[in-house]
Amino acid sequence: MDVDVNGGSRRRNSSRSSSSEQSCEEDQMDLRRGPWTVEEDLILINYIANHGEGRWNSLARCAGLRRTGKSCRLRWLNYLRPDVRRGNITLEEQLLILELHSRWGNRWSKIAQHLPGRTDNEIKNYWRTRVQKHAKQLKCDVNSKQFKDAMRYLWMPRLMERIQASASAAAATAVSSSVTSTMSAAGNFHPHSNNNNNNFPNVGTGHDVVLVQGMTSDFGSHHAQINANYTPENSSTANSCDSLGNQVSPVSDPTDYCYNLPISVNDQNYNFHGGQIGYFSDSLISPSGHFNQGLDFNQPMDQQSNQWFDATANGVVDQSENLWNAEDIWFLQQHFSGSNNNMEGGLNK
DNA sequence: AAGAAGTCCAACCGCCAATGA
DNA sequence: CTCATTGGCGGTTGGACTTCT
Repeated sequence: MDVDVNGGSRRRNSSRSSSSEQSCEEDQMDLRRGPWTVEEDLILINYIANHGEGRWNSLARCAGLRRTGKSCRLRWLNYLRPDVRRGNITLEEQLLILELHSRWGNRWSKIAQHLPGRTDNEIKNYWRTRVQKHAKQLKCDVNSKQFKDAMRYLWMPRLMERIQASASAAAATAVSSSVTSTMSAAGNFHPHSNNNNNNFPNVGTGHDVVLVQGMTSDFGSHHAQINANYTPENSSTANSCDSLGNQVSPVSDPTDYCYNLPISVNDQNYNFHGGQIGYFSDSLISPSGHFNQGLDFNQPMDQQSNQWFDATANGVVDQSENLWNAEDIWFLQQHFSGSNNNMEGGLNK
């Protein structure tokens, strides 16, 4: 019964059955589970194209699908919907996920609302596989303050750096190839455009979206992208953290930290307060790759460095996925082993 | 080459709030 | 008000796939 045509039983039969599904199962004794077939997909797509998304249980019945309404809904929302974005999570999206998760926690659907085309399931999977993996690398809990600090002061700045780097490269390419259709002569690119080079989706005109507004010339130009003049004193109160002197909005959330990336949520601007970049500049700028192995903070630093260098030398480092280099680990070790385990406190000296 | 271990993600589960009869 | 139904959400899992040994 629980066998799908793609081969193999995928899901166990559950002993549980909600009242709603029970009645449904009574109507349809042989409800299918497991992976959807192409035929089922087509049936669902065609039915919704002709009738719209009605009540899912009746939709499933009327369409002749031997699936629960829930299953149909999930399949449609997470996979078949035409505006579902597929492919890797971009750097901008990663940054956004980290930021929004720091605000809202595991509110996946809420976070997904700000990543057009991405589903809550996809974001949840991203978090569980990638982010938790990195927490594991650092041997700390993903919800711990240590890891959150690491995200704030290492990961997110690093993402920023890479976004800027790729934007610079894109701008250079654009200039060199005289491509100006979606980029201005100044080398800007436009996150609001469908044709933008950063692969960020068009977020449309809805009022409840996040616009990565800062990703204009700041990233693609010679300007300092991240405010190196950060001080704890100016971080929480200053209205502007823009090295260009652009006016940016006050920070409403004390957990924010200011990069040169103002972002708006619900039409409310806020900024990444990332200052501290000067403090991190060495580790952020230096290594061309980062280790890809779990490291023990109690392990001597030279051994960790060796691990990193070995990994780099062997060419096994996936730079797109690795966050912590040897210097990061050293830094984290200093702070994690400190009396207050508070990275920010250490930084504020 | 092959088995083990790790990673990714589609799909399901269980709970709960909203809705309507 | 009560109850059944539905939809939505976060958590979990199994299997395919990839990487490692």
